[in-house]
Amino acid sequence: ADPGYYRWTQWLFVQMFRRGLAERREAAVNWCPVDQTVLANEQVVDGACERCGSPVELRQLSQWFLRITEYAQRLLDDMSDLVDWPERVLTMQRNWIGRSEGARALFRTDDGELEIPVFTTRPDTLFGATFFLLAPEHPAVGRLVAGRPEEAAVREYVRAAARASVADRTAADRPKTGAFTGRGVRNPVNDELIPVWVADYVLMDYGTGAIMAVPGHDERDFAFARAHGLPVRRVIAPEGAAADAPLEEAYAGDGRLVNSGFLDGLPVEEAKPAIATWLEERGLGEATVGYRLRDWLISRQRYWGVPIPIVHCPACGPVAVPEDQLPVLLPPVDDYAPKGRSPLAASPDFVRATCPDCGGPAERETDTMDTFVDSSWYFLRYTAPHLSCGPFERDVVDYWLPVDQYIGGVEHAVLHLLYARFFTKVLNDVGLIGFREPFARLFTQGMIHYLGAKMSKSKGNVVAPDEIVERYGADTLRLYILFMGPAAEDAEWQDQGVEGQRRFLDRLWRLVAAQDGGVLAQRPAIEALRDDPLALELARKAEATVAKVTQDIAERFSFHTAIAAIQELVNLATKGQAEGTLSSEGGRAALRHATQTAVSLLFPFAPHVASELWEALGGERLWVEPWPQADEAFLVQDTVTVVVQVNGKLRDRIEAPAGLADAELVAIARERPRVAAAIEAAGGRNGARVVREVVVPDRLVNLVVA
RNA sequence: GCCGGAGUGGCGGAACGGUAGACGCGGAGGACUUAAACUCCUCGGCCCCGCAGGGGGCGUCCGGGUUCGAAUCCCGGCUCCGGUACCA
Repeated sequence: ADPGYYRWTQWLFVQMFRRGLAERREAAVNWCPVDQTVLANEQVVDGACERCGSPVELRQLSQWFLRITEYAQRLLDDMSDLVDWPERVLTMQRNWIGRSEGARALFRTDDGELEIPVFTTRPDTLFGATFFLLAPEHPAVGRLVAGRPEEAAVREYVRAAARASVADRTAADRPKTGAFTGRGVRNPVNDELIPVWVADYVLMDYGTGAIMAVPGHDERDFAFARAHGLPVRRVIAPEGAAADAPLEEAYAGDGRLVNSGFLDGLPVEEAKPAIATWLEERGLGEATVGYRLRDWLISRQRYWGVPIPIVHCPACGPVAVPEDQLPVLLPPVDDYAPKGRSPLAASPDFVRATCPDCGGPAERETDTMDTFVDSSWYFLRYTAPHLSCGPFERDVVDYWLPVDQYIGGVEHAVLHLLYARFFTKVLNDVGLIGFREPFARLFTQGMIHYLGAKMSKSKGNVVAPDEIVERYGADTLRLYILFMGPAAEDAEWQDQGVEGQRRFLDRLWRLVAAQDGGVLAQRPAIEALRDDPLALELARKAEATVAKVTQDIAERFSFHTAIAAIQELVNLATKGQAEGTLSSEGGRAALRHATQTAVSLLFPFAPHVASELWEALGGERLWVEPWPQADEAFLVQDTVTVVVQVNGKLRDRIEAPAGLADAELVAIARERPRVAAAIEAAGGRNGARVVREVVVPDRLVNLVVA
């Protein structure tokens, strides 16, 4: 609600308005009766309001839309640049955009006065159309039935459909109802006259709001035909079936065209382009693509939002507020509560305006924008948060963006993440930015479940962080949350798991406390540790842990395995300390350095405890210390454990100097009694012998007996 | 229905073609303690052989396949989770 920010949201809206990408139009829109406002399609989940869960209704209203559908294809195409996005999110967006290839075909009314287009993905079945359906909201319905005996019944059917909730309208299993208009349309392909019905399973906002019904090859049309005694005609016959074989259900499978005039004999996949070409040559239709995506309805009848910067002039229509008059500020009002029209309309001073174009009296738009509009570009404003001459500066924004790594919940998949992509493309088209995608990489973290449900305020199963912090400390909580499992996956909260992380911090604390204060130790030289195997092992472990934790954090987002690795290091140090085996000078140095390393690696996960321990070890400000670097010399093992397999089964392990030649390893392996016995057992009495030796240097020998 | 993801101990999970079960939770046994808590030690996939040290077989949802070698790759199926769905 900061005018310094929403000024530029309005400015961007004006840019879209000028390009025809923001428009006000009447449509059947989603209405939440509790929040008393309209909603975008993306904000209706299972027929209910995303915010309050109330069943959503359809209302015929004039509202502001952003024309995201103009970008449907580009939103799909540019997904190829989103290589680091989770497949799940890309799939959700793909489904939401819902591209399908098909054709448009024009049907002319019986009186020759109206042409009504349909969209179909099965133009090959055009000869099978035996009736024609209009959505209840279709603008042609009124004209078709005016003055006819069917008029009253049809109007009543349309009214009933308007009253139904969105959930009811779109339930797949409800009976196929409809009302006959008494009128007919002519099939463009054969001039056949077929009856026109109004049916509520036809949706006004997909395709053209009208369909050709092919009961022989569409399940829904078949059900409608059965319910209303309409004819069913076969136009596709599977391999080996007769052209006139009766249909007991809709056949949606493959086959060849029958009863279809010039298309007869063609396979389905050839008939589709053939009929599209035929229609196009005669001006009766063409191949086209349909999308499920709807335009983004952004007007809201709420107070808290960005005022839409438009003035309605009786003479000029909707006119954008000139850029130098922005921002249009939210007016003070007495009552913020939703009541079906915008609370802004209660302020006469706000509503009264003059037309920026003609200077005549006019009225200000009183709706505010969906909050998702603000969040569609905030990441660009971060590059110039106080800039007063524009939303951002091109060279700066091009330097910083796209965002290298975005993190969020999967619930944004077809909301924020789709809208932000759309905005970015528009701004790129306008020339304000030089890139087409806002977020190069996306990481979606999982949700926490507890007591069998997602942990959420509305479910009442939230574990209050304050209580955990009170009992175990904030670092324990951080550590546990990150340790629960892969960050990208959902995880189950376990109360006792928290205690485990507290125990770990306590153990590390005691490890540090048992050492002298003093000063930070240098990494001991590898030569100084040769005489103390445990000291050398600990020093190696410390360096290996640095390498693993660094990789887990930076490359894998795998925090739980990073923490596990630190725990392994601490466990080994604790063990050495407890056994008193690290009492040599080198041993003490190794222990000291390993402890410091563990503390330093723990810092990102448990910053308070790590900082405190760092001081106890003689350090100062851990947060300005460089991230540890692994010393490669310690990562090279001089002895290795080599696994010996016979026919792929583990039979023995040998400790061997690193870097032995394959032949030497095989020779050592074959001398081992257990290996020899296994070879003999595998060979049995038929004198089989080793026919192949597979060696992975320093790791494995597999002797194949046949 | 369509699309995506996932199935590994009692539980969360590890292992990104090479020792399955790291790390942690829970469990059992032991040490310390007057007792307990804390802490420490030991055990810990299943089955079989052995008094024991130890040894063998089976095992990553099921069935096939590729490979010297498969939790991992391929084919078929089952189950669960998520998205979407009267979208023509």
